[in-house]
Amino acid sequence: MSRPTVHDVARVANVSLSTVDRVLNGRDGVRQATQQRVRAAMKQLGYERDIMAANLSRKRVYRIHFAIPDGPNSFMRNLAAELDSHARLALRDRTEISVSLVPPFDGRALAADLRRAREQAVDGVVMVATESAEVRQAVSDLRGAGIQVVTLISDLSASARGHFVGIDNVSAGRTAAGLLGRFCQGRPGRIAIIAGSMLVRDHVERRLGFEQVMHAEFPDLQLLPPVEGGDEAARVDELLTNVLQDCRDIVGIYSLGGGNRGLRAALDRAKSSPRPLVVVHELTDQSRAALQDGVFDAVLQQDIHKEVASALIIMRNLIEAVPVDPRTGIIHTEIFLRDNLP
Amino acid sequence: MSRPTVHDVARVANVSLSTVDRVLNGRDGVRQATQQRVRAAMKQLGYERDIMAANLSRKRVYRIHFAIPDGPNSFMRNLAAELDSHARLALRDRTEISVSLVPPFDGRALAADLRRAREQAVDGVVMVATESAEVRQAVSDLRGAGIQVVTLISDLSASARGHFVGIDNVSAGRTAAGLLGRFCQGRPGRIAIIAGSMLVRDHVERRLGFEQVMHAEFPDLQLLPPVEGGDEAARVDELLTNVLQDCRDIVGIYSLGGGNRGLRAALDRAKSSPRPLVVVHELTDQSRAALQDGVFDAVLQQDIHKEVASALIIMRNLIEAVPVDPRTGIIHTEIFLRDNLP
DNA sequence: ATGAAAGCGCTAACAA
DNA sequence: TTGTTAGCGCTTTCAT
Repeated sequence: MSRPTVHDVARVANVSLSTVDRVLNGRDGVRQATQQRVRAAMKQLGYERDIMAANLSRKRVYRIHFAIPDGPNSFMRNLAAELDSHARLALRDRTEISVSLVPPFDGRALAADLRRAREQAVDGVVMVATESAEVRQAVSDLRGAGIQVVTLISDLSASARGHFVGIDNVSAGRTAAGLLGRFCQGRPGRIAIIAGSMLVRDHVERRLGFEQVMHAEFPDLQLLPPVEGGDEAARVDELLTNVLQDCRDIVGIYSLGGGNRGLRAALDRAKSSPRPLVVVHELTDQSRAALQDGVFDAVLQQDIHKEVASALIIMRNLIEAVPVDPRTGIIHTEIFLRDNLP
Repeated sequence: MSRPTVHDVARVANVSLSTVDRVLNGRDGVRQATQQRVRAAMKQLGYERDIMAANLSRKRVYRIHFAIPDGPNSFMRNLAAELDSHARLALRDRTEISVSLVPPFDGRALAADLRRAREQAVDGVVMVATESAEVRQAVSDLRGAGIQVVTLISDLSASARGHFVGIDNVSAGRTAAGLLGRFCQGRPGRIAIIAGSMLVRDHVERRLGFEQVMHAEFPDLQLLPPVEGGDEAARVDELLTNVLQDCRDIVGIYSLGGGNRGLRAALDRAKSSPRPLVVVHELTDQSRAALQDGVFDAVLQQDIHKEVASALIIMRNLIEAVPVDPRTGIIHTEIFLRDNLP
């Protein structure tokens, strides 16, 4: 009739509740023979543990730590704000969220924070990864301590992380190229690429995907080597201004990192004609305005709200040892034109 | 220290557990004065009821009914499959899902199914809406019986539905126009529009958005009146073949409903040169192949998995009377080019 | 109008 | 190695 309980299992297996519990939770002190009987009973009845009841009884609280980059980057600021708002709601689900802001592009700083999280004995850590040996070591230590690890937005290569939540950055780069190439149609010339840092995997992957498609499908367009603006507006402005002065035949720009305020400033100052077609990442007040003004042509975006929500769901499943639906972590890259701004 | 419980409230208010419970659940049989005291205690302690514990004790099961269109349309078939897979997992969360397939574009049939759901006294109904007076009446009856209603994919206008889960279809139409217009760049000519039926709101809205942007931004392109193919491949093939014969200057096609197998067949047969640019909805085996073969140029998509997941989350919140985050229901329209196929 | 006590499914301290 | 018992926070008879 209704779902079988531990009582049913105990009765069928002819043992007490505690014995069922011991088997259920893999605690020792149960004879092999008895274990068999209990397991058989569970299978026979199709028993599935009621996690809510279990959590109630053990007064369990999930403690999840987020390590995200600090700095003026408005994308990361939004992320921090998002976490704050989730923190309140999550309490209802017995989930306690802590957040620490670590210096960006700094593997040592991130590793140090992960070490701290391990000492606090949290249940899981979610982080925006920076590639570095220290970080990989710290992650491996976390896993060793039975702490779940999820990477968010920027992944860690070949690491022992449990899951990644974010967009497919190679695909995002390819999308940018597909759009930019089609928008530039026919017009030959050069394409400038602006990155934040090649130390973070998301930027590396976007560049890779972009170049793949550009080379294969739009051979008339010649790619300049990427410049690294550290996601900072001032630096991006300076670098791009130089580029625009050096090359008068730039027909397209792909900005795959932050600092787009600087990008726009440089464009406004240069007043090229015809203006270059521009594809950037992350919808902010700046990029939205630029889209409306016809200075940017497309903005690729990842929905931070969904990313945080997915990360939390995955974390819970990981901690509860429930199988994780791989689709949960996949966030589609959203594309905004001036026509479909929300 | 840890979250206050009913016991704490009872102690502070100087009443018994049952009295606290009565106030908490709005049951009568409590003097005004006592109610005040209890409420004051709750406020003072910052009490928030533990829903999991509550559900455990009342052995509550959420019963949610889905009413979705039947038919050969592969998009709706995917939806049905998605629901099946969710049905198993949802059991873990004390949620029981029932599904019924109703004839498409048929308001009476849908209304009849809704009536049946009401008699079954389910907790909530999720439906892909068809516009009709009967349906609006049935929805209003459901709400009257305290049953939550969520529309999925296609909304109901000015109805008493609790929430809508799906993409912004006006915006999707605008996106299609933005892309098609830019892809056609310069080339003047006519644009064909293929719809399923103007009885469903999503199609109406897509058309609206498409025409808005086309008129405003691409006045060189002239729009043909939409043809209605009922989301059936054979019908779409036939209609489009006629259109292509009548007008030799078709530069673009927007298919905003189903039956894209027929669209492709007609295009393959017509062999126009240069081939028209094509934007369609829903990524299926057919449309994916057409994208790869360079017959379609962009596919707009809604992620059914996420839509079902969101609908379930919203339903639970609605039933538990927890405030619903409006962002939960908003599903972004995904855009696929040949370059970013998953 | 109010309260005492048993129980939801699971866990944990303590006996045996 | 196994079992008994008392909760977790909330709801629900059944008394008073």
